[in-house]
Amino acid sequence: MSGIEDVARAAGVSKATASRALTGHGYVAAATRERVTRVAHEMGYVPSSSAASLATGRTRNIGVVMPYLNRWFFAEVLEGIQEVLLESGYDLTLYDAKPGTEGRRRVFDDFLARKRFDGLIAVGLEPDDHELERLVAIGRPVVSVVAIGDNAGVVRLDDEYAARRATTHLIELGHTKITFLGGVSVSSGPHVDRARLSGYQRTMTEAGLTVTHVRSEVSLPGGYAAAVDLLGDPARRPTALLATCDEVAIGAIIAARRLGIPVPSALSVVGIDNHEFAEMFSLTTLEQSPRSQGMHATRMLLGQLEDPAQVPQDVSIQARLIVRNSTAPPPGTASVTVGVGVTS
Amino acid sequence: MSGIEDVARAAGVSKATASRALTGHGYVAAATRERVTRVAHEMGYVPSSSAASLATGRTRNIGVVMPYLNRWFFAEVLEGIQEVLLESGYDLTLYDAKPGTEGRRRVFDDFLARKRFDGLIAVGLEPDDHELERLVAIGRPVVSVVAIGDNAGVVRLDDEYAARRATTHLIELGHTKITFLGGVSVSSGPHVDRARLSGYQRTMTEAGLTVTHVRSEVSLPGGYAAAVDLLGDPARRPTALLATCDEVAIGAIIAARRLGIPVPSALSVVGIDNHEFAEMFSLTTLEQSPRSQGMHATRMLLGQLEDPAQVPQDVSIQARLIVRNSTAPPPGTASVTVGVGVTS
DNA sequence: CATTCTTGTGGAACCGGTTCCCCTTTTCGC
DNA sequence: GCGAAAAGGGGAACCGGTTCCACAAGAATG
Repeated sequence: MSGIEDVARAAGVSKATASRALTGHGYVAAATRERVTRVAHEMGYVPSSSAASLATGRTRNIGVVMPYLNRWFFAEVLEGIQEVLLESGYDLTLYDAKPGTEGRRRVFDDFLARKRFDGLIAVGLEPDDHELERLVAIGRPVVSVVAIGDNAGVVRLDDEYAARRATTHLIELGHTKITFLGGVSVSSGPHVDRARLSGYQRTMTEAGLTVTHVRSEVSLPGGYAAAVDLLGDPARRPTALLATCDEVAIGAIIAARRLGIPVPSALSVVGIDNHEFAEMFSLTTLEQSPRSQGMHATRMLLGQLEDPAQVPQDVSIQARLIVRNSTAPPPGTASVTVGVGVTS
Repeated sequence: MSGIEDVARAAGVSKATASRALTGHGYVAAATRERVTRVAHEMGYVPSSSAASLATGRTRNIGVVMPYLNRWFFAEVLEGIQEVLLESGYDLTLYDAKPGTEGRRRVFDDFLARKRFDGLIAVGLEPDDHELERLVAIGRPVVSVVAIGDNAGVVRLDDEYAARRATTHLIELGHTKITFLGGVSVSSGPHVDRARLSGYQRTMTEAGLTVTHVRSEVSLPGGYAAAVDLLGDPARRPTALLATCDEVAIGAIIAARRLGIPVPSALSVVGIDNHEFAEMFSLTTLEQSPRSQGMHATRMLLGQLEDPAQVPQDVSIQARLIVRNSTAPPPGTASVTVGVGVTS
């Protein structure tokens, strides 16, 4: 493998000049620069990134920490991040930090401490105090998608707003028996689900309606199981479901179909996400576009690396309501004309 | 940040000894080693990976190239890879190479050429000649999950076998009108789908049955759309479907339900994958366990890095048939006792 | 025309580790 | 008890870039 010294010799200049010509820093005569770059190209010269990192202290690499890789939301965010980094010439090092695993501990205690990146993107991490401390101790800029505490710029969906908007949509259609299908209590569990539940509760209370909340694992099969349970009992059955995310909502739709409950005429279902399967199930939902959240966070981080003075700003995204065919007025209502399509 | 020199001074030894004590290479007195490691720990010393890489030529990092991050198969493989790397203390740098994009070109021409890894894992890459050439030019060990050409160890599902096994299962149940639902022709498209189609075709021909093949986009909505089309026409409707993967199969099941065609009594459906949703849809399928494929490939690569003499061996996995409740004898057949559960 | 500023280039130090080579002290075999 | 081998440790070279500094030549300034 040829190094910069070989290139310099072949181009008849010193190592220093060759470096300046290739990096673009400092004074180099135009002719010299041209010659050096041509020779470097001919020799197939590729600079050693370890050497460059050692000398400059910059790695041109971004770390990404996330608890799941195989969930739709996370995979989408990751693709968004990757897309921006690819454009910018940055590498992406991935750290998988599944909650409660030994691997997660090692990620925080060993892997991240190595600082093989210029900045870090944390996605839906929900770190505990110790983890947060480690994150800060790294001393590199951190941006997060979905809340993380402080010390970081945050890009996230306004979950409370999304849930309020979804609930309002159902109330406007005339529903009064609306059940929230989700994973947690308001006081524990992932922040996302708590905020959504809370948005639902507040809107219901404001409208003078009764809050009902059914636990469900946050996944498609989880939504299915919980819905079979709930809908199987006609006494408990609501006329509308608000699911904490689209996967749960779709699980519920599948359950309803199996039980012979027509959607939306007998049961309305709303999700939050606009998952790739949402269209196929005609699911009314709030779009959260994780891909652009990932892109946004990445741009924010890169901006901060360019200019460290740049103060990280929190970005909160207001989801757009996408009305499809899983919501309708409750059964027994005089038919109301409802605009179908996208509204804000 | 304290460097190894600071540690050495604090421990009262030379840089060289400190390095030997910490890396475990060369002779160091037990007492000295203990003292150095203790001091290093107290100082919170973390070696600079760029410096170590520069000196040793090893990065302790593995590159992973894949065309999709958000598909079940790929995400699972990635998790498997990540798990093994985490245990082994290796970092993972991810390169997204979506077919036909400018980004993919840059990955092959620029990013990979930087060699920021000791070895590479290619997942379902289907590289063209130019790309394959670049891969070889890197001069680092490459292992692939799903075929890649040559110059590499390969871990993959025996796709032809899986399709044969699935077809045989349907034939044994008494089906004769079995349609293959998949993406491609035998001569073009991803190798995986071609092999599966070919396994189906051969088995059908050997049994003296007629081959019918319906195109479908390889995704859940794709399978749904193709199945609606096929099943909507009673004249064309088969008694069994073999889908190229579980997502397509599930799409077909959903379509059948919508059309009021009971599964499995009027229509049997078999998939290949054992997708996380398979159980929920009671889908009979062939398990391909992408997670362990990823783990396997990673172990193979790490083994090769430990001992370069170790010849990469191709591993072909024979899928296990998991019989659930989406397959049954065709309608109008005298009921046959069929073992439900897992068989090999 | 003398002085200062800008441009262009080379030499050498430096980033922070690892490892080769050499020297000293122990240990071991006979 | 002596020579050889093993164990332990220090100095310095080295990995391959980047950048500081010194210096020279040409351009701009007064």
